[in-house]
Amino acid sequence: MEATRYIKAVPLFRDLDKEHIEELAFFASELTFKRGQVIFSEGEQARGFYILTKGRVKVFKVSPEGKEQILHILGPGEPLGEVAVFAGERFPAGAEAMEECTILFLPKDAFAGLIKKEPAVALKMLAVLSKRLRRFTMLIEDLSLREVPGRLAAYLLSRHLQAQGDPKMVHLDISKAQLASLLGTIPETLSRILARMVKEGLIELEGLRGIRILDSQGLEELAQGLRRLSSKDEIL
Amino acid sequence: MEATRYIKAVPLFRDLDKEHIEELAFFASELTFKRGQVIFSEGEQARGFYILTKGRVKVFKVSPEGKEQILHILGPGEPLGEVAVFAGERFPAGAEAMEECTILFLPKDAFAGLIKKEPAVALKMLAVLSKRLRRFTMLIEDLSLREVPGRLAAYLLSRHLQAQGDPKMVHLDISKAQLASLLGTIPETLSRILARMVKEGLIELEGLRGIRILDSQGLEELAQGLRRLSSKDEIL
DNA sequence: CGAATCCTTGAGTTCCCTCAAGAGAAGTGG
DNA sequence: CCACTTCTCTTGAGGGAACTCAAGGATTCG
Repeated sequence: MEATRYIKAVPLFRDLDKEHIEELAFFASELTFKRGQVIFSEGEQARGFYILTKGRVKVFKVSPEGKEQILHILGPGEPLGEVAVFAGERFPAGAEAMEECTILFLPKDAFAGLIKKEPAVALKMLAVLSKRLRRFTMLIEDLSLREVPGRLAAYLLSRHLQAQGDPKMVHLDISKAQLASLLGTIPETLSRILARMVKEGLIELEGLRGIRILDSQGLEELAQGLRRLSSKDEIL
Repeated sequence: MEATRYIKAVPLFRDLDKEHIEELAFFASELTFKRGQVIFSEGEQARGFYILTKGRVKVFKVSPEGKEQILHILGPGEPLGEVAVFAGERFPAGAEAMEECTILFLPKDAFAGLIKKEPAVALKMLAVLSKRLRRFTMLIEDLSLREVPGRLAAYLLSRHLQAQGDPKMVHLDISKAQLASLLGTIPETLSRILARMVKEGLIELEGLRGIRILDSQGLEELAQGLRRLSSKDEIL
């Protein structure tokens, strides 16, 4: 098992000394998941938590009618299911591999012991949880106070900032159906709103995954609720 | 200043030894707020965090149009604004006193120092943040996957469990306008839905703040999306 | 008692969801 | 390479939930 190498690469354990890393590695187990496989389910008893080393994972809630709301999309290096370790014992949401994944599992006790000995790890974990709270705060704001066009505009702009290469181009790294679920809507609605944005000259679609930002000013106004997309088809 | 006495009463610091409590007390300052006063605003730079010792506080987001979404209602003993200490430096939401409040302010550094020395405090803080994440997860689920009647039913049932005295009686400890904001809706909608619940024999209103649960089974079904309130006025 | 706040009710509108069908892209196997 | 399935995305028609605006009761407080 290559666990020590993986553990070293995790930001949470970045500055940990060799001894502790080896201790963690001793208790850790390495798991792999195929696209679509369930990592854990909502309500399941947690015996530890996970650290993603390869691939991407979605954490989500599902309604009785089958509508899905994605809470997070996690990438390599990020911890997963940690909430159940510190409070409540049960996973508050489900997690599923979005593609081929490699994941380390750390039993609860091994990690709890480390935290008591290493305040630096505790502080980093506090930072991780704080960032998640911040993200959730934004998601709640989106769902409660913004309409779908505003959420989409905010999403495009945030992706826009991280963009490499052509600065006006956003490449979606998830399907539109998944993006809809992340924004708290459904694919049909997302599709219609993208079409309206195109009609208003805010963006341009390039292939299935490409979106070119034509008017970031206009998107900004949408995101802040200062502007609306015209709902009626215009009479030309 | 009575800070040591207050600090001892805070669950977060319950088992702390005298020395550390006095150290905290030395750096802490005691503040009071009247109903409606702002404790901090969204986006403001955080120089520390707060612990509520008396009264209640709401943490909330506001949309450009003025709609408010309450994220938390906090009571005595609960920490406030802690997210900004561990990540991001700025408060992700605003906080306002709902009634006369007494609050301790702890500068960031004093607390960071304590956490490094006392793993038990770090663990408790991790538990606090985890519980908040859990609450937010539920709120996101409510906003995205449930309709207002379902949210209200879930709220009533959760209050129902904590109820003392008459087990079928829920006494609202906040105004209906605030409850609406907590559920992610507006007073008019809440009012209408309460009226519909009465008409269907699920509850009974007693005065402004009293709600008698008549059919907790029915509320349960509503909360789980297995039942709907009839939308049309029935023809009698 | 009057002022202010809180709550309710009505009418109208908007957003977005549901259901349904079809177009486009991608992967599989003969 | 093409027919096949399969998945993803788009578009249309219709409806329902919840919001806005507006006004009228109810309750509290000075």
